[in-house]
Amino acid sequence: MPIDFKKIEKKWQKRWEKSKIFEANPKKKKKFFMTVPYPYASGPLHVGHGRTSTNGDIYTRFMRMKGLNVLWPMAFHITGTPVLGISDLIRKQDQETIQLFKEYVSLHIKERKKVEVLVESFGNPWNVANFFAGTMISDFRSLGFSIDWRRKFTTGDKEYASFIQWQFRKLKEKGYIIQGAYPILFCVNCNNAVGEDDIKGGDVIKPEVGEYTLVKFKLEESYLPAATLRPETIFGTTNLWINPEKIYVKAKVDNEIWIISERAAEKLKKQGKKVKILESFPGHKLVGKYVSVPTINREVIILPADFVDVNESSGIVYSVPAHAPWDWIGLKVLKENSDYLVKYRIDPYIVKKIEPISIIKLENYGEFPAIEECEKLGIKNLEDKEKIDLATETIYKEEFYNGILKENCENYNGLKVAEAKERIVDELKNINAGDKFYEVIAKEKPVKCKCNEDVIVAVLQDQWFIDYGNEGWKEKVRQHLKKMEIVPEIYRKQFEDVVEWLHERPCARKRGIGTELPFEKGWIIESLSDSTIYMALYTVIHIIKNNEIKPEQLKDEVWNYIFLGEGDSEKIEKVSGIKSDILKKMRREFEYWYPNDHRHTAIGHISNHLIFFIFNHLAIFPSKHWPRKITLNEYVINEGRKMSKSFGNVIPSVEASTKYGADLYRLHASNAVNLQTTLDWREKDILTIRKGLENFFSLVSSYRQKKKEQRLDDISKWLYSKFNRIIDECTKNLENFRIRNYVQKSFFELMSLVLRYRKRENKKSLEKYVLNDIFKTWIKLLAPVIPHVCEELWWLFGQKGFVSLEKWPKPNKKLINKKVEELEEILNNTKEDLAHIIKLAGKKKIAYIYVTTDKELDYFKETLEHLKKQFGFKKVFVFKSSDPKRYDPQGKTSKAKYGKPGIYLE
RNA sequence: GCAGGGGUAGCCAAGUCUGGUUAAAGGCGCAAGGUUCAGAGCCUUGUGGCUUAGUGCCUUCGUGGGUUCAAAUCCCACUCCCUGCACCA
Repeated sequence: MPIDFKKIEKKWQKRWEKSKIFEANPKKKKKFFMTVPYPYASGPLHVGHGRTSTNGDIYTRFMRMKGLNVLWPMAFHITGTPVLGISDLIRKQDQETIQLFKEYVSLHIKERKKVEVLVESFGNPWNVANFFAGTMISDFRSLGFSIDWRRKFTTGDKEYASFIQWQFRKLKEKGYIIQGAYPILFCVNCNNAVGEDDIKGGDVIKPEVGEYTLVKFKLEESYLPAATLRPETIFGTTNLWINPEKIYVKAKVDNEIWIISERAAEKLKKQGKKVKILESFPGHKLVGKYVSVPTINREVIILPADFVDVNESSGIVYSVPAHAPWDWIGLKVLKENSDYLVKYRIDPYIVKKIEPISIIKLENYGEFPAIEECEKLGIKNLEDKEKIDLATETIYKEEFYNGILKENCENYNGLKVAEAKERIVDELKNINAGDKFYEVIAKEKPVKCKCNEDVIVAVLQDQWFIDYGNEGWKEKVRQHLKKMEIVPEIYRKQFEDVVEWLHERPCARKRGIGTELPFEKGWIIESLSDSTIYMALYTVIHIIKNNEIKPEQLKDEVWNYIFLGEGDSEKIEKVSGIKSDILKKMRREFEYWYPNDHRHTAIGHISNHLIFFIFNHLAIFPSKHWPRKITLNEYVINEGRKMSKSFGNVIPSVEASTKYGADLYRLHASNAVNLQTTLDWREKDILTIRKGLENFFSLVSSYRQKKKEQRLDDISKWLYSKFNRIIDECTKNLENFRIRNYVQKSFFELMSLVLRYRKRENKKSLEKYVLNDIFKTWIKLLAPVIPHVCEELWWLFGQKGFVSLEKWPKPNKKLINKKVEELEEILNNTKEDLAHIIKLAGKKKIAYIYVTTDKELDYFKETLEHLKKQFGFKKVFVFKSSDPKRYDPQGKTSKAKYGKPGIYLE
């Protein structure tokens, strides 16, 4: 008869909830404050969240049983932009999204009509967020997590906004909030920043912001700025390229006159330049004129080129045929095309005279790497675009890493390209011949916004940042990180590296849902910046809500008092209207629970959330309230494939708990692999474990009757010894957050030991007594990982109360008996040998076993019957090798060759 | 490109820090035997090669070198895979 685990689970989940055993309040006891980051509520909880939370829950339950006062709260993250994207798609009737969300909603709502109404309401992003924030609670509950739900909130709550604004004012006070220029992808039509979700095919082409150097070539009183990624090549400039048939403008840019393409003028405006267009004209008006190359003051001619794209950068290109394949092919083609030149009134002789200028020495290449590479690839003309791009990429890489600048590069002679580059940019800037230009970089161009406008790069002049580059702050983090526990240790290096490369992070945006920036209207605090110290809020949020404190009462003085102990509660009562004793109560509760002792999450959070979590705690709180420990686990993938919405293979956790049951899920999620290994979710594996769980349940429940105490025989002593050893090992494994090792020992290893014992023990009454006794402790040992099954068994064993609240078993070291374990090992080896010999030599009737010590002799004598039965011997004799009578115990078996320790068969 | 992690028998996965007890845990798969009307399930055994009355030898832990009496484990180089690189939670 199959065991109805689901029924058992529901039953205990209800009882836990009803008896409020996981609701934690300050007590005289030692506290333990565990957190797992709140999930983002844009869909149902999935098995990946489940894995992380299961690990957290196992540890939390362990600590609770160890006698600590444990708090594990949970909340929901709803601020940010992803829900906006979902709402947009639903409003636009995107069928795929609607279908997906109908499926998600159906996980909790069965009526079709209701589902449809709900999904339609998702046109409003708040509805998406609030719906999933609600259902996630039941998702969590159905996996049996021991969470204190009184303290739940969402990041969209008014109280939360007040708290976050307080945090940001604090950061600003300390000088950690700065404002400055910041380049972003931008759509002129939407007049807004565009993220991956706003760009056509954004998830595939992954556009980035590229920073080019503008090299300004002087032409009379004006400048022609050419954009380049390779400013070091200016020494090899032979000419400029201008598209003769496209429109260029003369414009006042800040205080200078620039000549650029029409499109470039627009972009520069968005990139923070003051641009006033003075006149426009076709490019051929410039052709034939001479400009001066900065730093070397060489005069070079402006030549016409149809391949110049005026939508790209400034629309002006300087030509370095020795090192740039496009320039070389352009020049080559032009030399062969006098008609074209004549059309633009250029003397073909002048162009014929232009020769590439080699400026970079490159091993394995001759004087002109670009020419060589073009010849190697068989590039004939400008139509071979792909090949020219490929050649460009090759040469760029080779020269950047291996190229050395030649003597015609003035002060840069002998320098590596990689080194020279920055110095040249500096020099150009110093002599007012250099500037910056941002351009979109992507595999496919142009990059289009979903509104069909080309995406450009704009520079926000007044972007707000959190200044994680602040050296003093960083140093504090470095020092504290050394004191923090990171488990598994292999991830520590990554934390350290992130601290180093982290710099200013934009912390507010102009759209999305969330908390408004307190210092400037129209900015919403971004969702990774609004979730760094919120664990503090857990300690008091239930008091705020229960006492019906209004969000507007939560003034800075209140937060300062609760979290920093500043001010006087009586005075703050007057300012806020919150009763002094409630303020005191909140302060006490915060002081009791803080710091956050342990935070567990998935590794993806290291480079952002977790590091921000550390930074912000160090900025806001005194050192006694800084985080202590972070543990991590890898992700979950589904049958070898990454889980993602676009593959449609995300497994909601409710699906897992409904299909397999919570305990089975927990057992598998914690046992399948180590923390630092990706868990491949394969149905086959789970079904295998199911059998084990069922066996465990029926085995243990069949020994529920308590029996009278009896004297132990050796094999029982052996089981007690092994059992206590395992308790000890499990405790150590859990203390060190080696969850998998704990599960393997406590569940699988013990299971096989118990089965072995049952085969070996002949006295049924003793077996019943021993197993009843051991199982009662075993249930406690397994309660953290499979709590529902254990509660049920605990109850079946006639025990009162919840096993979840029992004391964690202590190993009885006196019962750990090495001798008896060794003897059992010898016996076991003997059995293996016997089996092997019998297999090779055929069945025999009599076995002679010679042992060395009295202890062994006794032990084997006890097991004679067992051996006889197992191998079908008529007789089994055990002798001590040194016993003079060994040859002839019954007057028949004396043989000279026998007697050495070992086994002999007849 | 930069940074971090990893490559272990048919598959998944321990072991690597602290070198020898490791032909290398455990699981899956496969094979044989048992239980069974049959299947499922469960139990036992086997699962690199050769060999043997419980043994011994050879080859093996991405590839190639090195250190050592001894290397899956330490060092170097190469190679392949995964993750992160910021406005995306």
